[in-house]
Amino acid sequence: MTRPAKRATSVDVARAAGVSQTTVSFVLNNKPGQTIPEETRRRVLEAAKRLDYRPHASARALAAGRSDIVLFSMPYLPISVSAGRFAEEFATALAGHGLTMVAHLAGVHGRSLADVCASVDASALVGLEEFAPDTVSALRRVGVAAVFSLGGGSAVPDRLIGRLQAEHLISRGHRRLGYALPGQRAPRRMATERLLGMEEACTDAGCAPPAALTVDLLTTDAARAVAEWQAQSVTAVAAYNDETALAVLAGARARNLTVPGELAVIGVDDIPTATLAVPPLTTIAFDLSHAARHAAEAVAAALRGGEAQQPELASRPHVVERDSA
Amino acid sequence: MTRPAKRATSVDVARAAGVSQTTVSFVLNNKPGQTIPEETRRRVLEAAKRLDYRPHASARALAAGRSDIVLFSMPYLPISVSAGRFAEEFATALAGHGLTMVAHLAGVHGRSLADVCASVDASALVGLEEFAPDTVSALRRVGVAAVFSLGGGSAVPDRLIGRLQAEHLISRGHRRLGYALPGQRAPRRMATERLLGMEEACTDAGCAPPAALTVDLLTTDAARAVAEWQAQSVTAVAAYNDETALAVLAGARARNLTVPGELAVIGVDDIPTATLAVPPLTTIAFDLSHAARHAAEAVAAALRGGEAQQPELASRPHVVERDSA
DNA sequence: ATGAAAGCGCTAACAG
DNA sequence: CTGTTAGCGCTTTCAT
Repeated sequence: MTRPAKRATSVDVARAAGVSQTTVSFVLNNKPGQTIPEETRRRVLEAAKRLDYRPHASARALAAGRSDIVLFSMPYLPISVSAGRFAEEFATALAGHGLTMVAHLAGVHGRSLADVCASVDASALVGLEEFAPDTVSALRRVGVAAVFSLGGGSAVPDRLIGRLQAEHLISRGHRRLGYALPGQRAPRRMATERLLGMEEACTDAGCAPPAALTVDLLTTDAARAVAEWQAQSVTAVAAYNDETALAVLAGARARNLTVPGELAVIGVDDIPTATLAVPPLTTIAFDLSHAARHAAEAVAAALRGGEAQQPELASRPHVVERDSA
Repeated sequence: MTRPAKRATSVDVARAAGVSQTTVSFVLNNKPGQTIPEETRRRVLEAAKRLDYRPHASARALAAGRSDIVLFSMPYLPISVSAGRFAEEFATALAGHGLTMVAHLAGVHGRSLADVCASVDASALVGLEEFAPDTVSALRRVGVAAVFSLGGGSAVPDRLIGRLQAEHLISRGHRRLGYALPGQRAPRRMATERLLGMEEACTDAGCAPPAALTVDLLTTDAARAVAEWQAQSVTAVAAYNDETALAVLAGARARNLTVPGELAVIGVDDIPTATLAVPPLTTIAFDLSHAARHAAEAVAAALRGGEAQQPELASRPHVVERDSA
């Protein structure tokens, strides 16, 4: 089943094109500061294509001193629809920068993040949560040049999102708000950031701070939370994301509350199923793929030694009004 | 932020231990057929630890001719709870064999599977679906030594699972069965395999073949499917997995059918939320982590050149009776 | 504008 | 039992 079949090397290409290996390297990598005549470049490219040449990643990484691999630290599964989409879009955006994203799953035992980075010779690590200081130093020791934790608001304007949710609810006349935090396993950082934005908005409007409760993606758990909110006379709740909001909706129905009459609900993400809920879910939409491109840009910049690019304003998140709030 | 900090190399270890680089390589890789005195081995190990030595993956791969990286081709997100757990357990099991699993997400554009494999210098690729023939040859060309598609029944006894579902339903007196296939984006192979098992059981019992319908994870879509089943006088349905079964449950409720009275439902996987459904979901349980270890073992064997090990009988899947069927 | 040559860090014959 | 010696395939000065 295993037919080695000798891969073509850059020497082969050089020979086929009648140039030196150096030249091949120059044209294939588009080395700046080199003056390669069009004719030569064409010959090399043509030979490479003809031989179906693929540079050997390990050899390249060894010689260059760093790979083009970015390891994405995936949160515990299952993840939200938009976290998944973010990862996909992020990988796509990185590919545009010549970088290859590959994921490591939290929930894998017997291999630390540093182990994995070392094994794949990653030059960057990106995660949704903050990494522990000693994890970071371990990473540096294995040669990871850049470590990014998104979710502090660097990729998505979390603070603003929370604020928008609160403002929408308050504009609808609600004064006593609730906040639905995601279940235990979910990334906490973005959630607390959004909650913070909500708290700010409440303060600004002179409302009491929101009653934050963790709600798992189970009708039973959501019903419990809804009951607690009722006890605190909460009339509207903002959820960390649409999945959680959907759970709240289900919890409200289980407790026979009308939505938005007795309890208004607003989510975040505008996932496809939000429109299909009963009632359709009011939510906050924002350009996820833009956030992903933004993050990819930052990683690429860090890797090429340059500093982060300018903020490049994200399309502002906005409320998508439907019937739940 | 980027502090290179010169990593220790095997030469450093050799020097520190007062031996040659070769010896270091031998003891660190536990090279068979070598007789290293305990004392020397100890010195090397100690020096390595003291210097916090980590072999450079790229260098190792370049010299050895192959890496210890296994790329897992993740299905389109979101995936089922158990597909996720499988991936995690699989990675864990591979780690036990000294292999590092890393995932590539379907849904990433601008990078083919072969591209990614080449970029990370993977020596094996594992997926849940069959790979297209030309994909496989492209993979071979970039040096991937082993390509595995689980989901044909090689990791999980899908056929048997379908059969068990049908037999359970039939034993409950049902003669007209329905089958709920997963939504479009889900891996199809395992589903068709399970459906096949179910068909066999129906034939054996002299029942009509099951009415298979695709149902998305939406109450509305499930309600539609339930209506179709009703029209065909189906009294019991087996679902591809618990998530789908849960959707069917919701669909039945939406159509005001009692479960299991008017419609019996059985899932597969025994995910945590199965017990929390109303009524609690009857399902098929099996040892997922065993399946993962089994698959890991096969990959490790293929990579070390040996052939697959003996079947190593999996713990038989079995019905977990609850109230939905 | 192009090539020669020196490694990157590690493995693996092959000697001794 | 251990060290010497070649590379693995590519990048990158430094000459030419």
